[in-house]
Amino acid sequence: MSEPKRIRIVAVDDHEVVRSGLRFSLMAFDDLELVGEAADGEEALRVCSEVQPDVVLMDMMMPRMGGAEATEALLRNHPEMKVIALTSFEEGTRVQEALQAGAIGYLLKDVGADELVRAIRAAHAGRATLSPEAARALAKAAIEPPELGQDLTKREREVLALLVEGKGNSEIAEVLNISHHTVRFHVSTILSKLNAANRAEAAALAVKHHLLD
Amino acid sequence: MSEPKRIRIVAVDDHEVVRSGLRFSLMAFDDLELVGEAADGEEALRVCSEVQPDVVLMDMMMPRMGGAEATEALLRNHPEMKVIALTSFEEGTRVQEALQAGAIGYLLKDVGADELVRAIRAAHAGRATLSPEAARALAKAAIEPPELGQDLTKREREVLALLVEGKGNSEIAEVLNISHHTVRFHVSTILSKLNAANRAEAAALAVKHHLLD
DNA sequence: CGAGAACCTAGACATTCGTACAGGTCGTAG
DNA sequence: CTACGACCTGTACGAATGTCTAGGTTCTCG
Repeated sequence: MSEPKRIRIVAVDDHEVVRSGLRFSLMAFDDLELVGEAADGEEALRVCSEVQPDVVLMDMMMPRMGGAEATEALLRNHPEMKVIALTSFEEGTRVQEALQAGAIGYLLKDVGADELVRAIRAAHAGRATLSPEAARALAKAAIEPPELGQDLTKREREVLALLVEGKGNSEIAEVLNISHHTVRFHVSTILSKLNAANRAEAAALAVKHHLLD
Repeated sequence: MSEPKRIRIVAVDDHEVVRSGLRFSLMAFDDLELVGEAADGEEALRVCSEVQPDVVLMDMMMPRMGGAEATEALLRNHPEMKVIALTSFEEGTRVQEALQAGAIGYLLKDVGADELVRAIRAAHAGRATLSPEAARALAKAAIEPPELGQDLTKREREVLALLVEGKGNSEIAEVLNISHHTVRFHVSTILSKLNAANRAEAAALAVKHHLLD
């Protein structure tokens, strides 16, 4: 054993090509050691439990279990691990999701190896790293929008989802096992919360702003 | 000079991490040589003109100039080059776009190095390679495709656009300077063409399928 | 020229929507 | 405990919606 403290890293990404890139990029640095890889969130949990890394590089867009969910689950069991979100796009919502899940860093995949390594060392030391794009997106998200539709209740979302599918009030009532009067009440509330003139606009807004899933 | 004919490759991707992955993955094969990299479509055109590669690995989702557009432009000037589309997701439309642009292969980024190399050699020999997912998506697209909403007339699209904004029939009538009876007629036609139960679903479908600009 | 497509208009009808008002239960945070 | 928010039910009423039928114009293409 040469150095007493190499930073142990796990790379999580569903794309083999990306994992290769990380693998070889990190190889050039003596103080870093890639000790595991995973292709989705579930696998990440298994691998991390086993190899106990210091830092986890986590892709956000993955099948099965998404990056945010995986990060949250991982940190619940291993609060000492540092997660850096690595992603392709700089949507404001994604950034917030990741940080809220407990990621200490957020980088775009177009970072160079050196910058990535800096972020890894920083994370290991407990310092956060945000890519400029992510920081900008975060700032923008913090300023402008009460983010349309964030104040919808769970029930209202259910109603909205059915509404988007073209269901009428009575159909919605049937599916949810409630009175059609109640449905109308919910729809009315939804319209005012979304500032929509009618259900057509509400449906359009729901899709446009990804209010469902 | 060892072998007379190494396959000359250019990698195009906006993510540095991915390019590293490709760079190191290809390094292990004697008959392959990575002779250039580019981070977007425009750069790809420049680089390829300069280094004259045999095969181009082209990401489809890039800023400035998308992969499909770049592929088309590239092949117009260099019809002898073989382009393999490399992408993150298997949307049917993307696959069609890529192939229509002239790509000879379509792979997901989760392919392993060996599979990638097989595809490169195949492309160089003029043989196509489709990932199973891509092939499936293509087949599905070929079967289903009346491509929802393609048969809408110009007027119907105008009506639909206003409908999405939450306008009522009379409002739409006013904007378009036609009778509200006519609007209702158009809406009725739209609903049947989109197979929607009501204007709410029609609005949702319009947004979901990008039926408007 | 004739056929067809796209577009427009209109009346009648049942249905659905959206709102306003007036209450009720339930669980939880103060 | 009390207040509050989310959720539920109901009545009543005017307005909007969707379908039907039955025409009309304008333009293009064979």
